[in-house]
Amino acid sequence: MDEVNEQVAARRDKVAQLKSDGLPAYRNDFRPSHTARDIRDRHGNLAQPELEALPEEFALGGRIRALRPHGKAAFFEVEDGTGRLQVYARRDGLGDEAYERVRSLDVGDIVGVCGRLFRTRTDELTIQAREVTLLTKCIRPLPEKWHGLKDVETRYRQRYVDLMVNPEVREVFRNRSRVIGLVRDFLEQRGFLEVETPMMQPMAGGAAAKPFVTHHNALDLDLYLRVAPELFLKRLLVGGFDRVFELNRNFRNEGISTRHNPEFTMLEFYQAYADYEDMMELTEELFVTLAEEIHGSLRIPCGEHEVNLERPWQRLSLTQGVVRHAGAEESELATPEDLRKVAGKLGLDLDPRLGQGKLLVEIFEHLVEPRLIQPTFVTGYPLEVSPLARRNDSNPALVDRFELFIGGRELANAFSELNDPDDQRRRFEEQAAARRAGDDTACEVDEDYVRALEYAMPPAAGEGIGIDRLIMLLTDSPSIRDVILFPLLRT
RNA sequence: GGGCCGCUAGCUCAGGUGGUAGAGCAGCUGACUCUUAAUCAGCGGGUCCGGGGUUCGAAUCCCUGGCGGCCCA
Repeated sequence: MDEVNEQVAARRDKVAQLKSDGLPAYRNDFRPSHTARDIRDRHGNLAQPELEALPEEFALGGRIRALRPHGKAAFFEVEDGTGRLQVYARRDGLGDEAYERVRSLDVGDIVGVCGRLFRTRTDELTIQAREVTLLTKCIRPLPEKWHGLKDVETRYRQRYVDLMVNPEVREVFRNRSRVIGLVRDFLEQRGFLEVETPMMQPMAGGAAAKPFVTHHNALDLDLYLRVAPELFLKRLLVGGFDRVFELNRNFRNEGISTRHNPEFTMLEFYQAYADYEDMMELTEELFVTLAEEIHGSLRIPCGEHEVNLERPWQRLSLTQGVVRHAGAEESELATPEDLRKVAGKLGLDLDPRLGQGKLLVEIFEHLVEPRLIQPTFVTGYPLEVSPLARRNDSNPALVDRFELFIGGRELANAFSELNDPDDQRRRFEEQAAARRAGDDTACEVDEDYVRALEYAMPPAAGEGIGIDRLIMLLTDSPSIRDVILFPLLRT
């Protein structure tokens, strides 16, 4: 108990009173016949004489969201998972004792109501209560009816209250669920098989990120929560599943921001006999499908901007991006020394140990990424930042990879897959060396993965899409915490 | 980790230059049988985030800690 609040005390007193009267404050014997939406959909158009002629009663269960008592009659609003409906209770309809019980109800209580439908003078569809039953007492007062719950900390820490009183928050999470269902349908229609691979891995690979460590007691084995499922999904390509996807949680032991939560939902999919350009096509199709389903339009609001998802989307190389948006000359981007000079000129303070590729990516992330509002596939990624991607056939310093940016945020990362086991082993060894040199986001040599490639992985491409960021885009949410039900907070 | 901002009643918020804390909603009591942010009359409700300091006196000024937001790393 964290408080002695007069309002809580008053509600507890009511529970005690019920108990002493031999009535339950918590019961589970009520079964709704309809939802609020059912009732509105089926009878919302009927006028009073037609409603009066309806022979049946309606049983509605839900939470009291508003009370308007008037002496010997009372209106209240009952809300279930589908909407609200007004209820009208009269002393002469219920009897004195039952009416007194109705008058002792509080906003927040969960009730079952039975009665026939009618329209009020102001034409509102209403249940005329024949019976009102308290099903569950709400001990704590709800936030203010008009302003709702605004305090962001309470909204995240007590999401149940946020959801209860802020309908737009419920809408975001309904949309989240719809999007995830649509993504599954989209991939399954195209022959992708949904799979589940380990979240607890003996070695964290598949992305440059710091992992969480845990320990299996019986095996006395340190395990890592996965930073990506990539290396397992590609093993499945070796095994003969030519199109697979996984849509589930990843964990990265890094900072928290408006676009990062330590656990987040990632979609990864892999397709044999495809390359990264095929992934661009698929990505455009997917986003267009989602926008049409969720918004009914390809022009969607994004903060102060409007994003236009009409195909085809812009393609831009990393270098072009830096030239176009950061105001550098292409001739200034040739060597690490040049890049450091450019970074300095542009006001960036970068780690002096970074090599050519990482410098370019850093400059891009700081100066170009925030300006990519319209959907843009960025290509031309350096080999050194892409240890699992296939080398470009004409320029061996680059890989066949893109990242997708929309609304100034990275939404997806895709590449043609490296399937040469010897090249893969060398890349792993370079990673391992970087790791020994202090880069704790670099991975180690995954011997079994190399062995899998030695059995031949078909030529393929794969992609990861950050589902939380996708939901942010589709619901115009400025923070990742707005699309994660229970974001991580300090305790 | 750094910078800036915030934390006051259950909720939403006010509280120039330091003088012992207010409103609306919610609650309680009363009136009211078609209201819908119901209305009318009355009443109660505070660890001003915690700790320390300055001062005759601190929600207010200073220091320190906590939690959160935004930005940066």
